[in-house]
Amino acid sequence: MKPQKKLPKKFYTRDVHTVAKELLGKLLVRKIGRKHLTGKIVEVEAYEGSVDEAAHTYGGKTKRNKVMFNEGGFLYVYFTYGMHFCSNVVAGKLNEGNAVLLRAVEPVNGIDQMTINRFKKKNISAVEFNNLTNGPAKICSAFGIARSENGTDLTGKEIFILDSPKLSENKIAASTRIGIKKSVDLPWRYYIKNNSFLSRK
DNA sequence: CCACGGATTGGCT
DNA sequence: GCCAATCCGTGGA
Repeated sequence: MKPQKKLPKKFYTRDVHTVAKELLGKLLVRKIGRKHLTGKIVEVEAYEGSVDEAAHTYGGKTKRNKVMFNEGGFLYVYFTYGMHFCSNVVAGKLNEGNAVLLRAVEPVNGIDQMTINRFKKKNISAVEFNNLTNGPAKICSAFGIARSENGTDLTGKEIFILDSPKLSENKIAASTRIGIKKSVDLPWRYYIKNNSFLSRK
């Protein structure tokens, strides 16, 4: 297998929907000390600040959402429901306020560490394994991503995404987004068909 | 199997 | 004061 390369800045500075679809199948990597936690991205949602009422950036810049106004290539982490963190990949140009929410990944490497991060124990059941990273807050829990990771440069060494061959269109499906109350009809959730780590089918 | 609601903080009005 | 880009346990069918 050819060594995979880290996605460059220019991958992220394109249109948010292109970035969202092309992130499918790529490998999210979190480096903790000498360990690498890796997961294949299988489900994402695009949020487009200028036209999308559900985007955090729709109402303009605030202390909370300012990372999302960066140019593409940064990690936007937000805290929600009083207990969960969710990760987004900022996409597009400076001040667009666009990002891709990472909704589900398939565990690839560092599974022992993910298991401990999420369940505080080493041995887990098959059901727990399937629940390791199949939701936006579950990814953050398993990968140890929280407030201090907000604004991380994805072209750096702590958190980055490795390239992989582009998926053909017929492996990708689109649907409306999950868990939102505004702009509910926009079909901006993209996922790999039939993957068993999707947050929903 | 599915539907419902509680947990619990902080951003914004 | 309201309520969220969620998750999980409970309880009924």
